[in-house]
Amino acid sequence: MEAFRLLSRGGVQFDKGRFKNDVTLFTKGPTKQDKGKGVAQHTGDDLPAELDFFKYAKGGAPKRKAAEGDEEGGASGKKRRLDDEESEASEDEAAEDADDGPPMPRHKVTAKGLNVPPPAEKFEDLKTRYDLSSLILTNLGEYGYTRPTGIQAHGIPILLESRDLAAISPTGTGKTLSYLIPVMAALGAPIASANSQNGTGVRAIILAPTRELAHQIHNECLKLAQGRKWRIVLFSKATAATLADKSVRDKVDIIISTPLRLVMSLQSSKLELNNVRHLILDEADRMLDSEFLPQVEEIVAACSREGLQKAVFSATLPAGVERVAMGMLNNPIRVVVGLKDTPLPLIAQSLTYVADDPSKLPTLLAYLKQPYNPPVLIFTSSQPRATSLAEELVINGIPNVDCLHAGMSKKEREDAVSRMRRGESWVMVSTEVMARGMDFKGIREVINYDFPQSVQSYIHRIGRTGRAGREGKAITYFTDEDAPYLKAIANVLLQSGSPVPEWITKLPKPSKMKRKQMGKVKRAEAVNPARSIGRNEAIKKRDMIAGNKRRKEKGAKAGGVVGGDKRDGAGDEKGSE
DNA sequence: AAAAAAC
Repeated sequence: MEAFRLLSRGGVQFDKGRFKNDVTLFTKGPTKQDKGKGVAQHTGDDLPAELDFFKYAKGGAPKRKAAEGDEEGGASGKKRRLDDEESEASEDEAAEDADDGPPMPRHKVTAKGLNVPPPAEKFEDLKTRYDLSSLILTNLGEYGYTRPTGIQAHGIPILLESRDLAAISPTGTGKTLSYLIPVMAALGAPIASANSQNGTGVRAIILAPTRELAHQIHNECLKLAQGRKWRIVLFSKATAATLADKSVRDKVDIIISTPLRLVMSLQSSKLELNNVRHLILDEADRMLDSEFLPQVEEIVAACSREGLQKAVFSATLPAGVERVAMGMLNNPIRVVVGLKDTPLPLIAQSLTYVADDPSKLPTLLAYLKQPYNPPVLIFTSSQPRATSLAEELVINGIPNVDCLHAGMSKKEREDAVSRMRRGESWVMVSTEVMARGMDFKGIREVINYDFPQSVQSYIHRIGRTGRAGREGKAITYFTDEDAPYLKAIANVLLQSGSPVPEWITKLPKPSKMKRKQMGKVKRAEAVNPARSIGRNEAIKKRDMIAGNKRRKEKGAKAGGVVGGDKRDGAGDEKGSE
């Protein structure tokens, strides 16, 4: 068993059957009743330890054991041991994930810049060196964060010394806490405490690309803030409205927001940022892409206070974007954990050839009708495709299917996230909205139903699994149309130790392939249905899927492309293969 | 290179 685990991590001896076996061991416990045909069930005793992505649903992370083996017995104790062994091979058992373990080897960390402060190996070091408040330390312990991860050890001292920072660290390695801890420490007392140093108005801004991620960061922030009367605002239409009163917004300490929401408040003069001392960009490469950049620049310009500290964080930072980031930062330190643009080795990645779009659904259905490890997260390339795929899965009898994309209402999105947090979703079909930052620790498998549009997207998508030192599995479907970008993704697999069929590695240069691809037809807006039998009674179930109604409205507005006639239109793509 | 997401 041990030998196998090592081999499989190296990615050489990997084979499907063995992996399945291994994963069964992981879900473990005396597997008895099989609630959901073909689905490897979580057993009762396995649930609390394994699925603490419930932490948000319960309003706080369950307290974790301080040392191996205490107060956990039987099957779950065994599971813990496996986890801990995993962590020896990697430092990615992130504090962000409220997990802890024995001292472990770390990813290589490189820090470049002038006068780089030494890393803090323990949270206690932050107290002795920087007088970090006991409250924050206590809260960290309270939520099971006992030892800094690589990015935390290096990043926190840098930020506490008021330096600008560009931090690159893999998915699930605790980036959120690397900026929350120093920002909260630097703010000291809540602004409402009438400390004259505080000035008036919000003192820290954290920007994230999606509502869901902003929400998650807000939750983390509340954990650290417990016991103090900080005003930490998750910016939304509603909260922005409550801040229309200047006397109210003058007492806010931290705002966590998506860029556009903040820009709108700025433009309607409902917000001043002249007291902001810390500005953090999470998912920095996304925040600095052409779509978000103008908004972010507007926010940066509005932060007029002298000595504004800026920091950017991401798991990926392409050279072009990095130049933009570095141009923004003042005498920055650049910290890279592990290898840039490389996913975690704990994620077993594979590529599956599906010929063309119509072949995808049958392939996925066959996969989901065999035993698999829920919850599984499926990525599609567009909102209509996410909705229609979820719909097709329900029609074909797959249990506990959910859907989440930005075309859904705020409430639908929130409900979908909480079902996910509670473990009620077995199959979550989504778009890029879920690709970055979301920390659902229970996710066992990621399936790229539609090929990712960039290496960055691929890395972030598959990074939703394999968190907290657990194993994860990532399957990527590719069609003939995806060939031009296949090699780039295949290289990512190879770099992180997953096997790739030899013929893929021998593909010609992408540029040649691209030329061949010229004139290809665009991907269908809806996924291709598997078959049209037995639909009528199944159609009733469709309303269970959030976003369905909306999709139709949108479809109608856009010219009915994805409406009820999509099945007749299924032939449209025939010419594209 | 292109969609999604931000409202």
